[in-house]
Parts: sequence; structure tokens; C-alpha cells
Amino acid sequence: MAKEITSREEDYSQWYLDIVNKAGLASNSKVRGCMVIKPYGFAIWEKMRDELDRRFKETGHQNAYFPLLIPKSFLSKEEDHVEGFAKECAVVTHHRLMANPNGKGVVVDPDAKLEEELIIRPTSETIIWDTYRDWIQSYRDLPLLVNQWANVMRWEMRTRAFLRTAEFLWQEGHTAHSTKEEAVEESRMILDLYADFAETFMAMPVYKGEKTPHERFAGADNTYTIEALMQDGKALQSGTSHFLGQNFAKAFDVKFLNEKNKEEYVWATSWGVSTRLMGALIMAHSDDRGLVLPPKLAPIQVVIVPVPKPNDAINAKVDEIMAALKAKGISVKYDDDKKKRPGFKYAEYEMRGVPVRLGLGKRDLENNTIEVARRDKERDNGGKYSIALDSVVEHVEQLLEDIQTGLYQKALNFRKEKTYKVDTWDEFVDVIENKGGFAYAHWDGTTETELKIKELTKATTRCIPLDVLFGEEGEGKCILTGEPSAKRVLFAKAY
RNA sequence: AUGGAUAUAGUUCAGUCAGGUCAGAAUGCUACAUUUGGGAUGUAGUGGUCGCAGGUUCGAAUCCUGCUAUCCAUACCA
Repeated sequence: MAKEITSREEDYSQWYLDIVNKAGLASNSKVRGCMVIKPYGFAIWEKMRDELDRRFKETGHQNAYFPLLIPKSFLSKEEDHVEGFAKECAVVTHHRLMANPNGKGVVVDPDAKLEEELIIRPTSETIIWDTYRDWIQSYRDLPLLVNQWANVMRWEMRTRAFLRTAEFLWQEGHTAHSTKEEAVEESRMILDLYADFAETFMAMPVYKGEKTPHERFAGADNTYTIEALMQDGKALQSGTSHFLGQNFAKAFDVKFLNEKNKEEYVWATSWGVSTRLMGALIMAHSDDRGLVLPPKLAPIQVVIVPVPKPNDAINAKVDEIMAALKAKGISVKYDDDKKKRPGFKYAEYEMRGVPVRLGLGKRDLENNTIEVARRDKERDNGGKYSIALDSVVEHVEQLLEDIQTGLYQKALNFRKEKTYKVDTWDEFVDVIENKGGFAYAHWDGTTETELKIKELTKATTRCIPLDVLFGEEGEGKCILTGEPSAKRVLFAKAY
């Protein structure tokens, strides 16, 4: 792990930001709370996006695109929804600038005031459901399974690169169904899709669960979530899938005629993951040398460094190796920059999280060997070794798989260590304040207690897990109030 | 929004209290030379209306006023 848990959160904050900067993932924008995603960071996001998109399509969804701007009145149609998002909306009020009559620069033209202000979407439920009203008339139009890749904006008070930015990229799925059961099933199916993606692609274990009423999405009847654990012991909500009931259908008057020629409101879901997954990726795997990427997400899986400098003999051999690796579908880069020394390149690619590095020099050519360095291990601890040159392709192919599963296993072990079954308030406080991680504890089910616990410890309910965590399920007493509790829930400090 | 802090080179920052060789360092970038199996060294160069607008003064990065933006704490969240 990158660092032992300390009480000094700033250290982690700095560590995280260093990786974001030095690995070339993103930089601050001049606009408050916004971020520039650099090409390398975006390449990783594209890998995530493409894989998710493939999975959405595989499960019958289609992509569409809805407007960035939403009439203000739309937002007031669903009560809970407006309450949830009103505080953080950017608002467009004018449509024109003019030269400043009093001097230099430009000012907003007061004559160009919009009749109705427009909201920059914080999420698209409202405009989509306003559109769905026209798209849905009959049960034959259902289910409607649409996803959108878009940017959204939420004027957050405190921002942090990838984890909470004012503008962020995401996908939002919005589906309409003829029955409640089908809608619930859809939201559960997406939850499983997200969890599988996180675990098999990002090598990041997640807890699947249900949110408590207080932590629910604004306007949802139920919210499912995947919760990941970061190396500093804080939880990160990495994706959510909501069963919206008929709330939006009623608010936007979306009805359909069923097979019995009877009018009904449709049932809805919405679900999304965002560039926050990039933050999760960084916080979950990185170490003090920089980013660590699971091979499936790495834009460059293998980098070859000539030692100390490229020459004809090395180049010729590298060409052979690259062709063979590419034939296996492995993305490989040859860094034949003559001006940089090998040590510089090693540090650079480690910072960028490239899973496998191959070093080829004169000595190797004489001995018919090649040097292999794997990013997930320390140099002096099995992370760097030589193999026979002939075996390089199959070795690398196997190694990439090993790294992928190894990273997952490592993260899983860490989470196991940091998930505590807790029965007393003292233990609870100890976990939250000293040990870090999840406290799996009984809770009386009231929002009041939830808020009290948050006030006392800053820990929030992360989810009511769908799976049984410690091989036993049973009633107990609330950690704080001692009232009876039917089920344990996961608590943690969260981003 | 409230409380605290900050704004100087592409980046990280010193200089502000005590106005006057104060336009600085490191790093980056460019060139050349020597190097080259884990972030090389030397030399030369490049780079800033000191956040913006006023004011005080012979003179302002430095003092005063106003504005703007950012960061930390509290509320919110994918």
C-alpha cells in the first residue's frame, strides 16, 4: 500500500494530487472547480468508456444525446429532485455580450435577458422525461433503454480533481418500463454490471448495496450503489443505479396504454458512473512511485526501453518483439528517445503506471536475455528480473494477466483487513477515527440516528449490503441507540 | 454564504512585517560539451505588466482602499 493510515489527511491529499499531475492525467482549469483532462488521462477514461459502452449495448441499451441546457421550470416538476439539485445549479440568464460602454472589455447585454432562465444540466432526468412523454404511448414502446454520454455540471462547494469537480463526464442511463418488477430488475442488473466492471476491469473490489432513505438519489424510490475502499481508509461511492418508481413519470405525465387498453404511468430507472472512476482508480492502486494501472485499462501495456540508447541491433530486435506482442493484442510502445537516459524513462513510465517494462541492451543481446520489470512489485522484491529472450511474448502475456488478478487480490485483501464487524460504540469510533475502513454495524434504521452518527464521527452509512459479509445474519442492537436492528449496514468516512 | 489563508516565471515557491541593486531560487524549456545498465554534470541561454483597478509617495511586488479568483474548515455530491 502506498502509505500507512495516518491521521494526516493532507498527506494523502498531496499524494493524490501529485499523481494526478505528474502522471499527466489532469491539471487545474482556470474555471473554478473545473479540470483539464490531459491526453493520457483521457486515454484511460476512453478505455473505461468503451468497455462500459460495449456492456450497455450488449444488454440492449442504445445511446442518445439530450440538450445541455434545461429550462428552469423543468426542474421544479419533481419535488425531491429540485430540492436535491437546486443548490448547485449553474444558471444561464442572458444570450449576448456587448462592448463595455464605460471602457475596455465586455459586459453582459442587459437587453439580452432570457425570458426563462436555463439550467446547465446537473443530471438529465428532467429533460429526458419531458422528452419521453412524446416517445412513449403504448406498451409496445417499452422498455425504452437509453444511455447518454455527456458532461454535467454541479456547482460543488469543495472540489477535488476527478473525485468531485464542478463539471464532469459521465454516462447516464434512463430507462422506462411497463412494470415495477421489470424496472427494479433493470436497476439491479445495471448494479451488477457496474460491480463486475469495477472488479474485473479496474481490479477494484466493491460492495454492492442499497442506500438508506437519507442517502438516496433525489427523486428515487431506491438507490443501489457500489462502494469502493480507497487506500487511505475512506469509502468512495463509485456508481449508482436508481429505481425511480413512477415519480418522474407522474411529474412529467408519461403514461402508456397497456395490453388491456388501460392507461398507466411508466416505471423508471436511472444510473450512472462518471470520471470519478478515474479518481477511484488512482486512490485504489497507486503507490509512492506513482500511478499503477491494471493492464486492462492501461493505454500502454508494455513499454520497451533500449539500454542505454537505441542502436541498430537493439532496434531490430525490438521490432521483432513489438510485432509479436501486437499480434497478441498487446499495446506496446518503444521509447527510442536518444536524449533521455534509461533511469529517467524508468521513473517516468512508473509514474504513468505502465504495467510492464522491458529493457533491452547490449548485454542482453549477448546473453540472449531481456529484462522485465513489473509495475505492481518493488524493484528489489521480485519486480525486476531477466528472462530468456525467446520466451518474452508468452511471458508478457501471462504477466499482464497476473498483474490484473494480483492487483484485484491485493485490493481485496486490503478491504478484508479494513472491514470490521463492530458491536459497540467504542469499537465503532475506533474503526472510524483510528483504523479507517468500513464498520459493519447494527443501526436502528432511523435517519435521526444516521445524522447523529455523522455528526459525532463524520461517518455515513455507505450501504445496506446485498451480500452477507461475515457469514452470519441476525438481529442486533443499534450501535448508538441500542434500539433493535434487523440488519447490519456499512459505515465509513467517504469522499 | 460564514470564518481563516493565499495570489510573484510553464510549475513549486522566496522576497511584503521595517517602500529604494528586488525581478529572485529551484525545477522546466533551448543550445553545446562531457556522460550513459535506475531520474547525469558543466557552461550559456529562455522565461514574469509581481491577480485586477484605484490611491499614498521623489520612488510600490512591498503601505492604503475596492474588486476578482483560488485554497482550507462547515453544508452538498457521480
